[in-house]
Amino acid sequence: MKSLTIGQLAKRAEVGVETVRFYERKGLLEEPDRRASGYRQYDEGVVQRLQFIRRAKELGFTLNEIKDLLSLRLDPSTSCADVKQRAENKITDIEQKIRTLQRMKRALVKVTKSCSGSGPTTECPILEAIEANGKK
Amino acid sequence: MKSLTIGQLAKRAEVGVETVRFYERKGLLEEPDRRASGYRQYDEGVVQRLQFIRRAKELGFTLNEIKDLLSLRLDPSTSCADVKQRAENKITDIEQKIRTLQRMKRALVKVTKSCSGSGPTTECPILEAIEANGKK
DNA sequence: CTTGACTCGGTAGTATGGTACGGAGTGTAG
DNA sequence: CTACACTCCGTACCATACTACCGAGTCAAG
Repeated sequence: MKSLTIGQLAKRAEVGVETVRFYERKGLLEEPDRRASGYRQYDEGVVQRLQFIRRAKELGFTLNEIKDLLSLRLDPSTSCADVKQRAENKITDIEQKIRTLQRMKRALVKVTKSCSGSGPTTECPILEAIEANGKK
Repeated sequence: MKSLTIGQLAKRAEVGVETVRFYERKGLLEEPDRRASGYRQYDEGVVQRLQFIRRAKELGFTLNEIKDLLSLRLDPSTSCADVKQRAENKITDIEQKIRTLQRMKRALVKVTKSCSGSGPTTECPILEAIEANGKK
């Protein structure tokens, strides 16, 4: 047994059938062979490819970036350095996002500490801080 | 001069005209009075409201959450504690996001360090790590 | 041979936060 | 009075990653 239906593939890779077809439309999976009936038939390797996609997503890559990674993998004119560069860029992206979130958190903690938690919203120091804040 | 057109409002609040109408549709701005011609007319207070929205966005609140904050502000039956609770929940959300990003970053740094940056993609340790990784 | 599960393709909807477009009417400066 | 900028409304579109739905065809077990 070497050939999987889309449902079997989806189950093995722990994704939805619709997701497989979606990835195909997006170019992350190449168009598979078809039976006479038009049913897609996949070989086992596609399970690995779907797992690659899932792990790359866990690392923070978008589907478009993953598409690039997948084509880099096949293109003999690109080197490992290209892949490394993409990974480093992604680290930079992530660091930027972390910094933004930390800034938000600090600001929120600051406004929250000003609030005793009692009294009406008309005198809420948090809301007042949001209104008055940011005069840079 | 107490009444602003949508364009004047947008300029003062440093947002686009379309954004003002979008916020109105979303319920973040109440429907303003109209001239006989149908033109919206705003008073100065709406500039503050738009700035409130902008600052709350900077703190990480979504438009729906901001809509809630804005209505809390007017509802005398809610207390400052409700607002504080929302701010604390948002801090928790943000901390969670930061942790997720830090996990991604650690994993990326790890795979990146395994790569010397030379050689073809067919032997790239980063790609191999993504393929093989995550066998939990 | 029937029945039920699976698959087909295309389209539409979800959430998020807007931006763009187009034809018609309006407001105002020169 | 004529330009030209501004505004109206509705709808469609951008990116992101899916999910749902449809009628029709197919596959496999019993």
